[in-house]
Amino acid sequence: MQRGDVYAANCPTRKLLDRIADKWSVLILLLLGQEDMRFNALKRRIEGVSQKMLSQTLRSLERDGLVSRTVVATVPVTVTYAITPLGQGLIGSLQSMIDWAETHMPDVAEAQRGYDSASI
Amino acid sequence: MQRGDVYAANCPTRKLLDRIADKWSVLILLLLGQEDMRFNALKRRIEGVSQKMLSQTLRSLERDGLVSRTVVATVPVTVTYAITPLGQGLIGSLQSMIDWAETHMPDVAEAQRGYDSASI
DNA sequence: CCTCATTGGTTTCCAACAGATACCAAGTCG
DNA sequence: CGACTTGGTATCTGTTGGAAACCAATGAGG
Repeated sequence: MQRGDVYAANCPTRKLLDRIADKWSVLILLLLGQEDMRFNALKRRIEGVSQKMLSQTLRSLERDGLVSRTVVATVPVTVTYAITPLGQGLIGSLQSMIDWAETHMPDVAEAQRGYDSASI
Repeated sequence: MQRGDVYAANCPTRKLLDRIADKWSVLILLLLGQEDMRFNALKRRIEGVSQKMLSQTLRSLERDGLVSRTVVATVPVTVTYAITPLGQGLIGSLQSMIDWAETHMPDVAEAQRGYDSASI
C-alpha cells in the first residue's frame, strides 16, 4: 500500500493536518466532543478566541465534515454546532494529547526551568 | 482531583497545548520519533519549512524538554536533534492523529466537495 | 590563491495573518 | 426610545511567518 508522504507540501493529508493541528481547532473539537454548543457558548468557554477566528475555524471544520452547523429560527436566531460521526473519530487522539499534556506538564515546566537557568 | 481548565487562557497546560498543536511541531516530533536527524536533514525532509521556523520550533521543543540538541565539533559543525523520553510519550497521540488523517482523508475530501457545491 | 560549497544558524524586510473594535439585522424588554 | 440578545461580517492595526541575505570556519576544485 502506497502511503502519501505527509512531509510533502502538496500532500492532501499534510494540508488536512495543518488544519487540525491548530490550537483553536483542537479546543473547539474537544468541547463539541463533550456536548453540542452554540456560537456564543463556545466563545465564552474558550478564553481568548476572537469572534473572527471562532467563526473562521468553525467554517473550516464544517467544510471538512468534522462539525455540523444547525440554524434554529428562534428570535434572535440561534446556531448550534455539533461534532459529526467523522469528527468523533478524531476526538480520541486529541483527548489523549490533552491527557498527555496535563499529565506531563510538571516535567515540561521543570525542563523549562532547566533550559532557562542554563542560558542566563 | 482538581483538573486544570485547558480552556482558560492562563492555564499552563493550555499554553503547552498551543505549542504542541502546531503544524511544524507535529511534523518535527513525528520525524524525530522515527530517527535522530540533523538540522538540514529535517529542513530537506519537511517541505515548505523555513530555516527561521525550523530553528525557532526546535528551540521551543528543546526548551519544553521534548527534543534534545547535540552539537558535534566536526568541520563544519553538525547538530543532531533527537526525541527525549518525555517527547517519546507524546508520539503515540500524534501518530494516531496522522493515522486518522490518512485513513479518513477520502471522507474529508467528499465532505469538502459537498460543502463547496452547496454554497455556489 | 580565489571561489564555491558545506554546516547551522541569525538578521532583515515585507506580506500574510490574527486580534480588537465597530457595525449589522431583527426582535425583546424596560 | 434606548439597551440588550443572537451570530456573525468589515475594517484597521499589530504580530507573525516566510524569503532572502549574511555569518564563521573549513574543504574541494580550478
